[in-house]
Amino acid sequence: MNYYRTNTCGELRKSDVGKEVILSGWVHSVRDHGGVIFIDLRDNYGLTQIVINPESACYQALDNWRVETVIRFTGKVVARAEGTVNPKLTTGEIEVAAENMEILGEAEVIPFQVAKDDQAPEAMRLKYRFLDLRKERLHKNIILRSQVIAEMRKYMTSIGFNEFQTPILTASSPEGARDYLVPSRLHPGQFYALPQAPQQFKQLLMVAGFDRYFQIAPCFRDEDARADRSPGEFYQLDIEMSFIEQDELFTVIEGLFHHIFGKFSTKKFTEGAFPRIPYLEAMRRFGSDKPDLRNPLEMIDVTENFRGCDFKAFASTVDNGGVVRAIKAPQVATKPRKFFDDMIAFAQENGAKGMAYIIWTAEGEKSPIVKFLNPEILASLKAAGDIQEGDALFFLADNEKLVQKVGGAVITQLGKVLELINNDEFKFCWIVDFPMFELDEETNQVCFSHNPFSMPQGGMDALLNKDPLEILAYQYDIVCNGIELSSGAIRNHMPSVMYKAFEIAGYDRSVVDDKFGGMINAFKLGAPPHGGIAPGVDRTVMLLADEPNIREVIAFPFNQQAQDLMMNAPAPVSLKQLRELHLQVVMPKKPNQNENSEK
RNA sequence: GGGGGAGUAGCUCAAUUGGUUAGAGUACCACCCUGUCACGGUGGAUGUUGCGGGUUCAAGUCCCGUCUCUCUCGCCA
Repeated sequence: MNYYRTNTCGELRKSDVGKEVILSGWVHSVRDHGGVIFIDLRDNYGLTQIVINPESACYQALDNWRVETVIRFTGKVVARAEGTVNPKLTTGEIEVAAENMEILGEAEVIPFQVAKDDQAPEAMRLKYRFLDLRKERLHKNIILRSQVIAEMRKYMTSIGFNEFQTPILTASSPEGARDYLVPSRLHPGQFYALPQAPQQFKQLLMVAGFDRYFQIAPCFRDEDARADRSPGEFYQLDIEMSFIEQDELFTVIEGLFHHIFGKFSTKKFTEGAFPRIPYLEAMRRFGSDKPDLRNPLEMIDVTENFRGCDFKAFASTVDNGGVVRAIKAPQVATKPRKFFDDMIAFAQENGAKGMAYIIWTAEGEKSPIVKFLNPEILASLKAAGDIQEGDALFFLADNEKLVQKVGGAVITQLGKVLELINNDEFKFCWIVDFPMFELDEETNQVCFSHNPFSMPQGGMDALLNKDPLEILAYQYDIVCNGIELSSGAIRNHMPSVMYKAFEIAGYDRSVVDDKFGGMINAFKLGAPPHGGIAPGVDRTVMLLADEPNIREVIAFPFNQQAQDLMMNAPAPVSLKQLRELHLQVVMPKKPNQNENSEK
């Protein structure tokens, strides 16, 4: 028999009454009545109430202990009397009458409460992460994460994928995010890099003929944090497939998400094929390439409605090649003036020169600009916005790019303020047809807009004969509720097309050979057409757990400054270690906290 | 690197226009209490108001600087 327990703290039921049991766990809470004492004992599986009666052998031993101390109790399972059953606990029909106890791990005074709902500051929670993880919410999230990953593996394997491991110490990649570097001891002055993603390896596995690859892959990027982006490292469900076209890959991924979201969430989610929205359309309609489709608002093009009108600010913008877009705010006619002023201020904070609006009321149109607009224009706007009485339109007029940026922010803000977002569903979509190239605003040169390894739509023919800025790529994102879960692409597996694409972006053939030699050489020896995607595991779990911040679904996350406050990383290392690695530290001029230790 | 918000007891927060000894809940310590489940009751201890400077008769409160945390833009092929 196990010394520490015969049962877990979530296990005992009425049918166990009369059994002699041993339970071990954390003291969740204590209720000392002077005579009888109640203890909620907690472990991974639940809570069980321990009762200590004055005649019990362990009654006297209950001095000098605290909540979160780990204790082993032996005792008998007894049924709770009628009226003392706790329906909130799965074990609430019974309790354990303690006969003996032993303290296994004493707890000092804890820095924040575990049993009570008490919002400790983030830095403290991260420093005492093991304590924070004892809380029910976080504990559940991490278990959910484990189950989601297990299910991802199971599902991928069941549809014919194999899991592979790829190197963690690899070569620095010149494209993309900032690398984490690891100095080489054997090769002075040389560095490994941690992979930003196993991109080249998974493509090489396709060239090696493995056909269907996946990996729960750690990725490392030295970039700044966001609420949905952990700095430093994250995990993705990395996927690559050979001999597939974009639509087939979409079907596989839709199946995966249907399975995972169906299994781990009770919320409604996009059934069947996910909507496919071309990138340029998404930018025009939502001002974002990761639209939250739960928000019904979008931008309506009303450029032509304002052409030549008497409202000179708009008319001249249109004449100068700008655009006018409208955003409908439903049923806001009764909102105070402040609502409209706040929205205008919000638009201006986001870079707009101003924002106009028209409200349709029973008494007609109300607006600062209505006196400039003739009835035909007003009627055309009403029709364009599908306006009902009580609705309003906000108008932004400027160049395309700025209108998209501000409009996207206004849509999000209106969705929030007007509470238009239904939090009880998941709305997925694909953003497709990303442009292959774009114009670098500073140098005015054509450069890759996203992934240089994507296959251009139309292949070599398009590269040779089309305006580079018109060429689309087989590059796509999957988005859920405004969160980008992943990018992916059908890859460019043809060396000639690769060289040409890089040539258009201003890179010489030798640069391609030098930087991507490993991959391009492989492609010269028989590469299958292939493509893939890599949905973020952390973000997926974050959506399923309905958490606003990615740190809530990671057991040991960095803070926003990419520090582990519990392990105290990063930290200075000894001079001996530096010497072995042939490194010398040159501190920035500004005196900083991380002085090198003089060991 | 830029912008917004925050920093008062271990933790969560309060403190009127600048005004007396900076309060409450919780946690902690002591005592009381035999059916609670956020148990209850009595009492006690707990503060460099992030740090530094300034204005003032007087600063938690106003000003300047700085540090930390957080959200965000840049960045994230």
